[in-house]
Amino acid sequence: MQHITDSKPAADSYQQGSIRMNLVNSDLWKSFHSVGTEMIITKHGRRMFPHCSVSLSGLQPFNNYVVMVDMVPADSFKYKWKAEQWEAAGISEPQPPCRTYMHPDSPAVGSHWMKQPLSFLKLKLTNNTLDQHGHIIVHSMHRYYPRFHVIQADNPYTVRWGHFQTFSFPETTFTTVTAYQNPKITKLKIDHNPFAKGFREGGTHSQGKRCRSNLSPPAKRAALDRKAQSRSPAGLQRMQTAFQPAETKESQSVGEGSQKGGHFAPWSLEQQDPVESLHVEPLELHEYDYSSEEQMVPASMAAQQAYRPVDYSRFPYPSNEADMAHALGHHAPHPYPPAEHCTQQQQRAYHQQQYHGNTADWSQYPLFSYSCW
DNA sequence: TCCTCTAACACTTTTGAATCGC
DNA sequence: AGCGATTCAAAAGTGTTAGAGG
Repeated sequence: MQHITDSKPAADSYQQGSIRMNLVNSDLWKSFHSVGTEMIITKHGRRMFPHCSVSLSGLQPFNNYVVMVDMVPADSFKYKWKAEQWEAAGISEPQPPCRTYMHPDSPAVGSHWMKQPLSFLKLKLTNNTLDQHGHIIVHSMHRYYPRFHVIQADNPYTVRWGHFQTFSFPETTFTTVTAYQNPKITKLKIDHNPFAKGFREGGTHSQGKRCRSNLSPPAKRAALDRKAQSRSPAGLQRMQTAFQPAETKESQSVGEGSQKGGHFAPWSLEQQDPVESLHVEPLELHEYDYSSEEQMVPASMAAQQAYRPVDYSRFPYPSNEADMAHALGHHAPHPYPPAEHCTQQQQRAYHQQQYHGNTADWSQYPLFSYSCW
């Protein structure tokens, strides 16, 4: 299959290559990552916490872009929590159907994306391989990291022909669980996630169930006050920043500063307190495949270094997925399934979608294949 | 026996419709 | 009548736990 060249003039290519992405709440991610981030997954879909929030720069202000995220296996192992630490428990399960979550603002012009950080708050993870809600399907007890795609396209259905660039952040790697294993993670979640306040305040029943009557009258009043405040402008502002701890707000300016050159150095766990770190050394970041096609952006570097992303559209299209994996290496995104791998029904479904259509429906389709794993 | 997963629970936050006041 | 602010209730989302199932 021949590569379908982009309709944009070649002169745009350099500008395409100047796109930069920063992880806005990287400090929060790092604090979780230092103890081993765990993400709860449920049959009906669970939001991520911390959630993915990124900022973009270097986009063409008047060109349309689609921003997507998918989950990539961090390695080929399955894990178990044993003796207060994670350890490998065999080879990973076959990858579930690949799904991609498209940012609800997509498509939007570059100026829109650069105006404020992008939040993927509503992205949900599920372990239900038959999920019909468009949540991203992952296996429990496996490691993943989110991979972000910025695609120049006028609508989600022409992303196949658009330039696209891929970003990921080492500190966003997490282990999927159906119930928290590491109490340190539980504490961090309760400290940072407002929804968990109900478990931070008040006592529990003998059977572990929260007892409403245990909430003291002052606590009840405080809850009512919070409710009232949430309606005021100040309250609204608090609501908007509720999921953004103070330390992460500062990081929003990260990446706006200097763009010094420098060598790429994967974010290292050696920075962390060895006492605090989990015994997961063989499973950690150095095992990642830092493929040259995907920008693994260490947060500590993102503020100082401009990353030259790879313009995938310049690559010749392999004739099949195996060739694609060979040509682009592991994790190579696969923009839109090749026609020969896509039924006519699937292709019709792509084109029958309307702009700003149901993103849940959209994500049913394997835009980026994991098949190389 | 051990490990993983699910559902129920009590609580907070979010959302949107209804109501009120200017 | 129109608009913005406020109130209220329902929905959504949270971590914990017991118990089921492999």
